[in-house]
Amino acid sequence: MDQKYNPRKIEEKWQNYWESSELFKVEEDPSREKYYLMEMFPYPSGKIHMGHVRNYTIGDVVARYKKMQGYNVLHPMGWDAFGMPAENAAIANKSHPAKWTYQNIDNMRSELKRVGFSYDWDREIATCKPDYYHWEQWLFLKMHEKGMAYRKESFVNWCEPCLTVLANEQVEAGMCWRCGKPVRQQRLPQWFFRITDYAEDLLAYCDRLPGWPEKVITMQRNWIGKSIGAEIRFPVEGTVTEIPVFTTRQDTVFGATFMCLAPEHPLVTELSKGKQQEKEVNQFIDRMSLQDRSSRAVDTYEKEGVFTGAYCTNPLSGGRMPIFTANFALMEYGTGAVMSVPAHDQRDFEFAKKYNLDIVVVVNPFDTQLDAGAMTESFTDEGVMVNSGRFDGMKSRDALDAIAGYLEENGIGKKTVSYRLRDWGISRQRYWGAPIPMIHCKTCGIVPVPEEALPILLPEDVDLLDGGRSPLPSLESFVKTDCPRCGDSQARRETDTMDTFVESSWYFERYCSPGFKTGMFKKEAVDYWMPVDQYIGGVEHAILHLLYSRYFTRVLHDLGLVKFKEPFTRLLTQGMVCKETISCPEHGFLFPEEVESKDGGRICKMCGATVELGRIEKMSKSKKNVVDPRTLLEKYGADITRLFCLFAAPPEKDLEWSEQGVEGGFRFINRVWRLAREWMNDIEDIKAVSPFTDHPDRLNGEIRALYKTTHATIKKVTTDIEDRFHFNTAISAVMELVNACYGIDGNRDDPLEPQVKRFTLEAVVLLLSPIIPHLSEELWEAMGHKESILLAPWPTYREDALTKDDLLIVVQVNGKLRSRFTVSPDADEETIKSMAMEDERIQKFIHGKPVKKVIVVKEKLVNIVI
RNA sequence: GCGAGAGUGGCGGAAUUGGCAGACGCACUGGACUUAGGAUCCAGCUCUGGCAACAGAUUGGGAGUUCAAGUCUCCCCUCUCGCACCA
Repeated sequence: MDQKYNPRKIEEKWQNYWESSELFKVEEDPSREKYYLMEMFPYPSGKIHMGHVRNYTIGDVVARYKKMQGYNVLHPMGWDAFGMPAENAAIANKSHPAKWTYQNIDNMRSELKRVGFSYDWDREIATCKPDYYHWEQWLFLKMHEKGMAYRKESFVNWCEPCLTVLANEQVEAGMCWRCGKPVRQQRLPQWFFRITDYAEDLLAYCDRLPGWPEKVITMQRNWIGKSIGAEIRFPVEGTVTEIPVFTTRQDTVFGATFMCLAPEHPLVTELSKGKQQEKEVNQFIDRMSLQDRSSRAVDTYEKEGVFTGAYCTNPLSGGRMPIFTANFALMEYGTGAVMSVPAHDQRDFEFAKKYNLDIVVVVNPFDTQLDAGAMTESFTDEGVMVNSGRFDGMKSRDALDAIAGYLEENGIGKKTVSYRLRDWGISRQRYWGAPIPMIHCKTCGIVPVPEEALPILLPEDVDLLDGGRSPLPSLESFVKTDCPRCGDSQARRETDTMDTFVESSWYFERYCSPGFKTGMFKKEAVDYWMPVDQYIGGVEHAILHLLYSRYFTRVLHDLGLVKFKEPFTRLLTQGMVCKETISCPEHGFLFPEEVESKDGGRICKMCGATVELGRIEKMSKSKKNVVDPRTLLEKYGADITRLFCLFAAPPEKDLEWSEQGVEGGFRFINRVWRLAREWMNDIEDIKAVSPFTDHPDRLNGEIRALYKTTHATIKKVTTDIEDRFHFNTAISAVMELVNACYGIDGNRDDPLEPQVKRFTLEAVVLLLSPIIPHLSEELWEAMGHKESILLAPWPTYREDALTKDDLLIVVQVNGKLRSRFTVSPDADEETIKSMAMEDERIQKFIHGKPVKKVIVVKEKLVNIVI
């Protein structure tokens, strides 16, 4: 063993060993229990960042731990390789997205290997490869057959800078999730997946995912957004047209005094046609379509609308309702039409006030009566029905059902459930994605590509166009094809590509049999490995990726391809990696190397101004607070990098970067190294003996205590990893054990001492091995073991070694700690009680006062109440 | 506005079921070893008072339940995240 801990040498040695020994290679083995552990695969952006290191370190600890526990562990890695950055980078560098992507993959793979992760690299997949997207196209055809994939023209989210359409889930507060620019509504023909068919099932199973964080479940529930209400039809005056409306407040129908249609609603132009309002209405529609969604979504945004010139009739009250088009009515929710009840809806109230529309109270609070003219805000609580004909006097809550029933009986409406979730728009007008396997034929319409013709290869010999517009529509060799149905040679291929979230919705199944040539996956492999037992990744995918994956799994289930509905049994969302930001009033955010110390303060090197220490924020290039994992690996090595990521915070919390924290990890690892060296090189006899594993009663003195502490530590570390993934407390428990080892004076006359020391040292190394695997392998080997530590079983503890030799009893008087003493574990309550009462310090507090009550908690404390 | 989560020393964080608040680590202070120390070892380290023994206070604030509350209940404050005109 070297005098000094040399991470570079050790880490290279063991990484080579792991690679050549194929220790992480796994196959299905029905005789063994499987454990499928997966982390979210990265987009191959070029190099790994601290977020990846943290995510994958957490996963690696669990994978190694489970492997040592005897599970058959599947731990794969791959690349989410399609997507816009590759295209943009290729345009900028006059290169090709494929070249850029594969180079990045090569680089990131070697960086991941440098951290020592236990992946089965034979299962690596890249979603941009034809053998991957081939099966995605195949599934698309199956979904198309079932009506699950369809094309329709509709208003979609268009991002101008990205020159493509976005799914609803990819629009954040009206902005593009990728470039942050406003998204516009545009009418385009698009391909959709009918995820709304599964809205109810996806929602129902939210209650059956106990291994998921509550936060993620809640976000999914809200996203699906189920509302129970009624659809009511309002006849348009002087026509046969009826306007269907969705409402959750059918109890207030009698108070509906006007109607609001979304500007995109087809009836708006129809109703205003030829009327004097026509011009104004059309201007309004134009203005709204240009208005981006971000400003439409702002809270303070004023409600506005235009009268269409048409009226409809309230089917219950018989009242005449002017029809407006209003900016707050959303085409994509419900039916795109709102029955406005100003007295009982704040939005409608504001609109009515602005345009001087009728306000009719139909629900009074239980204790007072409302005066419509005097109201300053709407009344939205429950109350008593008024002005509602036969429903007067009823509680509004009961009227919900009564009115819904009445509507149904009279053919005016029906009970309905509405979801916020909309179908998943998957068309993208970009090049670097999987082609949609469809053909447009003049005579036959839209025709699917025959299965045998798959995969439809994304042509690689293309010149990318400035601005990012896809080269596919103008690439005749790609577009021009024969219609599979009528043979017409003028048929044209679909040139839209699929959203990259399609690839990530089934990659976990592909990992089970990555090279499978005749289908998406080998059935037996998926039956054995799936579902994923533990999935780990960032919370930013709480809706997008995780909801799509749940949906896809249901589609596969209903196609009879898999036996389960939920892909991920347990989910861990790890926190972000953060670091302090530094900014200069003149130059904005600064890198740490752009700052120098002067007179106790810190100044900007460029202008000399005093810098401001900003908030602690998620590491990002723009905030200049990133730490490159490569410099860490270079300076400290993989084990210390891993140790820091795990020790500084529990995995679900944000991790704050601290250089000193890394130094602390470095010190600890050196302490372990020195302990092993001292015990093995200086006390040669521990090498020669086998570990002591017998009953602690054979031991005495400090060795007995150390032995017991070791067993307690094994238990603590095991439960911390197993139950809670609290690696930080697991590590601190081992630190305590190591500190205890340093406290051993040594007694060369005790023949059992070397054996106990060996047991403890082995336990330290075994317990740390999932966390700092390189060092552990090295020490394990130094202790004379011939096989990898990964093949050693996880240490177990003896129950009989967990008992304490003596118990500390604390004594309280009136709940305040006043004294403490130790007692043997077999002392009974009476003994403990009298010992407490006779305690000198306690006597001082009781001081002759009458004792009202004495509480004795076994093995813990005595509380004397006076 | 709605929903979720969080608030504990100078800092990151422990305290799994109501039972010694502050484990472990960082930073800091003193000492040892040393040519040197940004290595290592030993000791101290919540706050207030006190040389000390000791006493008092203390888990965002306020009430309550209990022999006993960081932990349970209610009210309030602050922060973070998610959704946001959803009819």
